[in-house]
Amino acid sequence: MALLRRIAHLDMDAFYASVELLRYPQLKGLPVVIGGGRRREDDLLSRMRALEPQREWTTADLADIPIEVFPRLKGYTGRGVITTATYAARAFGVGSAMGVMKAAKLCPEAILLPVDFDQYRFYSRAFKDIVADIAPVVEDRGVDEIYIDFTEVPGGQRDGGKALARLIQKTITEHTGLTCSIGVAPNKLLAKMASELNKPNGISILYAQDVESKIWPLSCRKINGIGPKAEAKLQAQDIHTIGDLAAKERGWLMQYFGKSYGAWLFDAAHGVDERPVVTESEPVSMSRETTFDKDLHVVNDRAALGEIFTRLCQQVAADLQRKGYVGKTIGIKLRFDNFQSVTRDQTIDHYTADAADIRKIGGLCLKRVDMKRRLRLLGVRVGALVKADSQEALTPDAAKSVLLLREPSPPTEPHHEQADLF
DNA sequence: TCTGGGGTCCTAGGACCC
DNA sequence: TCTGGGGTCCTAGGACCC
Repeated sequence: MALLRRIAHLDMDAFYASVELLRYPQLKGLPVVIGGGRRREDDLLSRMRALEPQREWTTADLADIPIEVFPRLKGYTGRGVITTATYAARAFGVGSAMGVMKAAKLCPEAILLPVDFDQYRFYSRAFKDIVADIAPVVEDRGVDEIYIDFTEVPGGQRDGGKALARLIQKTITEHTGLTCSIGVAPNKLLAKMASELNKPNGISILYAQDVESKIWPLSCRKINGIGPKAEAKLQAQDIHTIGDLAAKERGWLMQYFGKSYGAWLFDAAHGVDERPVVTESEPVSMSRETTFDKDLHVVNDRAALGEIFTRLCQQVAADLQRKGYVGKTIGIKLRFDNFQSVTRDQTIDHYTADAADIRKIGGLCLKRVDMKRRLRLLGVRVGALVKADSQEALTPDAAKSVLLLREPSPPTEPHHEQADLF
């Protein structure tokens, strides 16, 4: 019997918040918000040591920290955004990507926890290992999401994949205390949508013939790949649901949205997606960026900017070296106080992971930007990566080095205050 | 009270090569 | 005098995702 292609999408439920609740079970049911960035002064254990010096407070005691000790949104200052909010917090209208200051107005009593990526990475690895033990063909989609190819896994065909999904879901919860939602469908596109249909701790099984009844009523925005811009453009054409989109002709979509995106929209609306589950991939670029506590002036804050720039270069270099990559396209990113972003990059004739190299070329890139406003963000990026021990990394490409003789075009606008400072 | 950080992929124009 | 076509690489910006 021919195997039916069965692809699963697994999505951890409220991942960051759930991990925090494992550490701080006393916060269960309370409005909790995670985000805001730097907040080391609120280290809970040191506060407990100050409050109860007679007890030796360690990470084993986190669950004993009284709720009153946790910091609240009220009183927060800074420009961070919220990464996750518990359902209790969402009831106040607080949501992810919202500025923390805005959230503080909506729900001042909500507890604010700083993000703890080490913890999230630990649990991420844990659940991915569990899945890989059961079904080996897994595609990483970030810290809390994966695709799994069920097609050839023993039992992966039973009930359209329901039995295997149950097993995976149950095993993850047994071993980590975390819950997840799984959708199983003929392809990644539909699996991703299916996993959203029955949250939290749910399983949804979708067959090709369910597209009309279960997918077409959904908003176009539910398609992974249709964002706010595409949605607005669709709505301008009175296309709201995926069914509306599916009713359009392929040719019309290609005319209106471009050949490639239009054709993709058509396929997506009809539930067509042939992308394989990709188990291995190489990074294309690595970057570090930071938003300043307050906007910085290119001249007045020259020293501070220079230090931040150097640190970012060192961080990227360390990231590259730790992971064993080198790159030859070095770039910078700036965001001005009006939120406008610019990037500049330059490709050099050799691969590098050296902080001084990166800083030197990054500095040249910065000089090409017309600094007419205060800055809110500075970033450094290294692209065109290859493995540090690969053949290309060792051999400069003579054929291409001729291109490097071309000078990058100068800024088109008149100079105000040039960043000769870096 | 505006809007984090780390990524990928696509487009489009120009340079350059054959 | 006018003016090819295909292909690759580089660069800048933007959409989108987690």
